[in-house]
Amino acid sequence: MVSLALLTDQPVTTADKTFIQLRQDIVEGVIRPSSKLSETELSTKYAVSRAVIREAINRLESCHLVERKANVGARVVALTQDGLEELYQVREALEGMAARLAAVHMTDAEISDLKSLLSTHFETVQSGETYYQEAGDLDFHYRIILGSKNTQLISMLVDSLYHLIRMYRVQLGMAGPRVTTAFDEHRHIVQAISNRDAELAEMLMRRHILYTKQNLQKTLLSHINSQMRM
Amino acid sequence: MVSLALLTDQPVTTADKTFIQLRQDIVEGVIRPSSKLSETELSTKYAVSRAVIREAINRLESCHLVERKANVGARVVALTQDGLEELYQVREALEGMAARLAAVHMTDAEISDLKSLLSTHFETVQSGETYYQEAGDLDFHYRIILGSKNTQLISMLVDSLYHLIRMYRVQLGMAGPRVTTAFDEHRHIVQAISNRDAELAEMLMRRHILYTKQNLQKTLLSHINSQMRM
DNA sequence: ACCGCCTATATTGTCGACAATTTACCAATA
DNA sequence: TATTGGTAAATTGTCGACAATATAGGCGGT
Repeated sequence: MVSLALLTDQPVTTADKTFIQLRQDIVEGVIRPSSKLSETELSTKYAVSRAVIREAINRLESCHLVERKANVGARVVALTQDGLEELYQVREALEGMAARLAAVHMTDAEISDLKSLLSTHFETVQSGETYYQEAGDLDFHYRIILGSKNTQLISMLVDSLYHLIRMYRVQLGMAGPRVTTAFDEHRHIVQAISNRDAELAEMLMRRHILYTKQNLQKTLLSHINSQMRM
Repeated sequence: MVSLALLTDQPVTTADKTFIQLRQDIVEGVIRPSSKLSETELSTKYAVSRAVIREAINRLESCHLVERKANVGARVVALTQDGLEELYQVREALEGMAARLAAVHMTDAEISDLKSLLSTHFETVQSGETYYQEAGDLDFHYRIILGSKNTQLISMLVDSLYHLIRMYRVQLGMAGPRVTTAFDEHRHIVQAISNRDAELAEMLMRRHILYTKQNLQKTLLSHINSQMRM
């Protein structure tokens, strides 16, 4: 199976590595939401100069993972219901569009690959591993996004939106009962793309993401409630 | 009339100013498309340190105005037909969505302001000033974008997409005969928003942007042709 | 006791110098 | 002549130090 390394061209400079490391730590919650990012502290912790930390933080700001104020500093974004709602509204529109374009622009070979990826997932699901959700689901969505062949769209989804999406998913501990039903949704989307039915592909993708949003919203709600009790 | 200063919170650091200056020079073509950005050269030209130039270039990369390669440097993006097509496909989807959300979320006061802005434009058009296109049109679109009340969407359109859109428009010397018909389109969009007809608002906005794209594509084509002859 | 001001501290912003990498040029050889 | 190898120049990447700004704490006044 082709890994995600196709997308993230490997880092060359130390600023690249630091950025990727920081990004991972934020997405996985090692660096907590809403916490402050001290440049000096991070530079000692990651054993690099403040200049590379600054560049890394700048890039984190581009993915909407941190917010910055001049002469004050940067904070990790908070995970809120409003934020989730806004994020998924945009995701639905953009990824729906990606599915529509993919139905037109993906090559037969790419569609064939997508189908075999789906079979792999099917076996994974049957064997009962929840591993599916994290890597497998992303791989599926990435292929359709890339299949749109629109670089602006790809950049927006992959560079600006998806890291934040992953942050919500990872920190809310997504595993849950949605796995099998999500698999069926994926299957129908691939079928629509294979039939070159652009309109249907968009509609199914939008609905799929809508379901995902509702699932996340419920989880976030109970997440916040459990925090309130403590 | 409220100016665009509402959006672009004024710069505080020299990096802010340098970024805005560079951005303007790129959008207006003072720095040519596809030209290389030498850090040392720019630092002497704008009389600032290389560090602030680097930060400015990083931000320019975030707006998709320059492309960067590690250990090589940054180049201003090229203006191509494919790029225009991709850009406007995304713009149509996002700004259509903005119009739909604006029909739901704009306050009556904001809609009232929008209507009065439209009357101002009407007078401007009647007096025969082509000034309308550049500032006035942007103001109109910005208000609807902000009216969506979705910060992710606003950020994507304002920070990531619009500078590139302006670059195409400015450098293709948009003035043209589309002014009056565009005004009518604006009027209908406002009417739909005022009626809280979200579906119609989206449809009209998408069509409006589609027309704009076709207009730009024609201009770009003749633009490229005239360059070929030289 | 509370409010405002002022100083001290910590943090971010900016700078110039050095290191690492790429690019251009030139020479040597097949 | 084309190609390959190496060296030199130029450019980007990284660093530590200094300047400017914001924050926190204490002091004095009311």
